[in-house]
Amino acid sequence: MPVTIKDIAEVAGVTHSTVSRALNGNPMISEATAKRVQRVAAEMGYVPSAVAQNLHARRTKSIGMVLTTIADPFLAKIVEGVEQVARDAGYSLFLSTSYNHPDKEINVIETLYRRRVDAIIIASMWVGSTYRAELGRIKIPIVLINHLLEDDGLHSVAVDDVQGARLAVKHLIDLGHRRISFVKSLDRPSIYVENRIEGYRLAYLEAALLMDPRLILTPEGDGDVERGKRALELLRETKATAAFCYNDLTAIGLMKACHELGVRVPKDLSIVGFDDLEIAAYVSPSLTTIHQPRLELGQTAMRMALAMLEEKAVMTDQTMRCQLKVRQSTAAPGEDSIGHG
Amino acid sequence: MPVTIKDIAEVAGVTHSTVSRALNGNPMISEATAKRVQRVAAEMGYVPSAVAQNLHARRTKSIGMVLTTIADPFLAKIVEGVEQVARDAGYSLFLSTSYNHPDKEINVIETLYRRRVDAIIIASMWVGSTYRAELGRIKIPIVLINHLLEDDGLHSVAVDDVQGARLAVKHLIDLGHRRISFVKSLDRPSIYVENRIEGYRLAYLEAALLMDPRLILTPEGDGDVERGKRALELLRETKATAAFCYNDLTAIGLMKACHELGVRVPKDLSIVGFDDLEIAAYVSPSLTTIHQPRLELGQTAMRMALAMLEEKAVMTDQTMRCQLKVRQSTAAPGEDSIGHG
DNA sequence: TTGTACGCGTTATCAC
DNA sequence: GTGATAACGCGTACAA
Repeated sequence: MPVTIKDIAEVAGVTHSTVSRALNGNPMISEATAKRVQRVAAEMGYVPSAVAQNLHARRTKSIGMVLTTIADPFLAKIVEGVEQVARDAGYSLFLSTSYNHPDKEINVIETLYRRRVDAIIIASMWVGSTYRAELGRIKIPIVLINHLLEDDGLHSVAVDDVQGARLAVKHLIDLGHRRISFVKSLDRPSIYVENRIEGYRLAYLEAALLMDPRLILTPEGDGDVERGKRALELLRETKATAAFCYNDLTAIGLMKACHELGVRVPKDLSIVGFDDLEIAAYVSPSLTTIHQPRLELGQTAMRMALAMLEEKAVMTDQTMRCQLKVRQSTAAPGEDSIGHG
Repeated sequence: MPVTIKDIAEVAGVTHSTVSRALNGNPMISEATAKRVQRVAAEMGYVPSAVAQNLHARRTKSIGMVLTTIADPFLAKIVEGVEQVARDAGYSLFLSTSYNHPDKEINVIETLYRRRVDAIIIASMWVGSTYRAELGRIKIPIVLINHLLEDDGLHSVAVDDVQGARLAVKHLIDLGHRRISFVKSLDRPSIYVENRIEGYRLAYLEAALLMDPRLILTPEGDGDVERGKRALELLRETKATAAFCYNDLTAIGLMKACHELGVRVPKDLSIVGFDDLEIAAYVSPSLTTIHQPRLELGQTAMRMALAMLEEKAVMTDQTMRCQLKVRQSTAAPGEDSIGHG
């Protein structure tokens, strides 16, 4: 059993309220008893119970975070951002995973609420679509990250997918590519994919180029990397000289298939990813990609939650811009692109 | 303010104790009032306060986990393992990061204890060395993951680094390599590095080969990948035909340098990593490496914590075996290895 | 300056 | 069956 202020009171020969005061630096107390109580407390190895304090204060100084899985490098960086500003503000982080299962997700959220976290940050893609009504019961601040559903009164911070995709495709067009394939990767709400296709479309439009719907590829397979690999055979039929992949993992899968089948990157095929995971810089050739400010995404979400907790001006939904990272996987189309082979 | 059982009691026209009974399926209550109370509770959107329940029960059904950073793919998988069995047992996870800072780390642990988590799992490398004494004050189960200090009465689950390293070097020797370099990467307690060198030594010993200390390289640089890159210049002078790297990130850095400088892997140089991160399978060529059962590491640690909580037989420290994953980055030494150039 | 008493939201042990 | 009442550990208004 942990030591309580009552235990200390007994030893120090005072009441528990005196102990409480001494330990909380209350000025209305004699220097002598304060010192004595503090010494006794230290000797007994007293550590206050946040549970009791929380009950009294009606807040827990903790934030609940729900994500699909922790082992996703994309989410990990977001969590890091949340954790940083949470810690600085004196909050701890309760982590829960939903494994992309809507039932589990609402379940997880309820558990967090039951634990009386002060706010909830959700970085799980399917939220809202299935159980928006249930969220109404939760009477604490909720912030959604990269949650692209229609406005539903929930606060959110997201990245501008359309702008990011446009940047990627513009880069390829500027390099001289005219047949640029978009490699989808499903397993996620279609709105995400659609936004990037929209960016793709806009870039084509700006360049006054005609978009060929046959360039939109949808490889089948298990997981982003696998689908990226499968994309290569589809690509061969399109005469594309460049591929813009849904995300870095898809791009890396595609690069791997290229390596195995002797397709040279970027000489035969330029490849662009999306996300800018750490790995993107490490593969060979390093991957040109769209940088998502993941750390900032997490930080901003947490700051938003803090603002709501402090009843500050209700920030409107934030959307952050992406950035193009040019590396080695893109170049001007060569004479011997697979599109010409 | 969340709805309390008192609020429900008022509406239902009973006392709060009756509400408690109705909601907890206590049989000593009339069918009628039970139903009525439950209906009222549901209508009012009641969610019990775990804080109050915890105070009464003197346990929180939560586990504290401390790690250096969440954005480390190695740790992420461990966290996933912990989270899985924690959730199945009805526990939530409190996550804290220490950024490898001893002061912060003891601080973080105290915070967790203050929150009265039922047990603490530590996957941070420097623990214990600096503040073992302080840990004595914490009177709850503590499990250390991959913490390789001398026995200090703390429970731990770790991977057998010596065996893993031996496996890696044996593989290279079996392929015909005779000059195998070990690429260190510092930034971590030397015991980790030493264990792998010990495995390296054992493999040489078994093969009745003489070990050349000049083959042990210590590249300088910031981060594993960077050090791996820097290792190539050092390697050139050693006439090594293969490199066993401290971990996958170091190996990937080395591979990247090879790619940039035209050293062919595995034709000119065989490379083996350690960890088996997801990326290892995705780089080109895919990386031969030592698999650490990271998910199981986390699961086992959590099971150990559960066992201690249930006062079951105090499991002794567990050490888990590594496994060799042969991929494309290793092959028999070629005539044109850089060691012969 | 210190002690007494009460509340935070639940569960549990008494009576009635 | 149901209602008081105490207890969990802490903070605090009020009384002394």
